Amino acid sequence: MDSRLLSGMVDTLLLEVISDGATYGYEIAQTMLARSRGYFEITEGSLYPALHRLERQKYLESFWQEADGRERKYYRLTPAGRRALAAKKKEWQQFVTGAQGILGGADGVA
Amino acid sequence: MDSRLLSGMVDTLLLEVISDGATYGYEIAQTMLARSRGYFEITEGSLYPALHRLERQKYLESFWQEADGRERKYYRLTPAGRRALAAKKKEWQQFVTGAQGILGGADGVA
DNA sequence: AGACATGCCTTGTCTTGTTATGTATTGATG
DNA sequence: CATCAATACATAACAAGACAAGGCATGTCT
Repeated sequence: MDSRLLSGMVDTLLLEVISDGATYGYEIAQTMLARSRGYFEITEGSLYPALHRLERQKYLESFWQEADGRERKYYRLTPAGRRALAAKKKEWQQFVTGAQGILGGADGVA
Repeated sequence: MDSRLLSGMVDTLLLEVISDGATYGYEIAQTMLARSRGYFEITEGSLYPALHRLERQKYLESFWQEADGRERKYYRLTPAGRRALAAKKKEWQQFVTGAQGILGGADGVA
C-alpha cells in the first residue's frame, strides 16, 4: 500500500491499539497487522519513533516489565491520550466524509 | 484539519476533480472546497507543485487557454492518469477498510 | 554452532504539505 | 486615477514523518 496514506494516521492507530490495554512495540505491530487483515505493515522505523513522539506528548506512559524471560517496554494511555484518541478518531471520520464527498462524484451533500 | 492526513491523498483528489473535464488550478481548489463542504482547503503551495508532479508523471497534460480575458493553465487526464486514478481510489478504499478494522475495535472481519 | 524469532533503537534519505513571497491581470470602489 | 480584492500561476525555505537499513541483545530449536 501507499505508505503516504499512513501519514497522520499512525498516531491514531497506535493510540487505538494501546487503548485496549498496556502493550509493547512488537505486539502492537502484530495487532495492527491482524486487525487490518494484513494491510497495515508498520515498520520499526515508523513504529518506535511514533511511540516516543506520543510519549513526549504525554499521550502515553511507558514502563519496562519482564515477561517470558524478556524485558519489554510496555505502553499505556494517559487520560490526555484517551482524549487525544477521541479527537483524532472524530477528525478521521470528518476526513473520510470529506474525501468521499469528492471521490463519490456527488456534491458532498449525499 | 490535520494536514498530515492529506499526505498521499492530494494526488487522488486532484485526479478525481480533473477527471470531470479539463480545469485549472484556481478552479480545482474551489471545487475541492465545495465538494468537501469546506473541509479541504488546499493551499497554493500544495496545489501547484502537486499539479506539476502529476504532469511529470504523465498523469496530466496541460495547455494554456484564454477565458474571460485571462490566461489559464488547463489540465486534463491522460489515459495513464485515468488508470492511476482508478488504482488510487481502490487503494483508498482498502486503506479505509483497514483503518476501520482497527478503529472499529473489531477484528477487522466485520 | 547456526539460524530464526523476538525485542528495542537510530541514522540517513526522500517525499510532501505549509508559510511566505513574488508576479500579473481584471473589476470594483473611492 | 489610485487602491484594494479577487483571480491566477509559481517558487523557496522549512518541517514533519515514513521507510530502508543497520545495530544490538536474548531465547529457542536443531
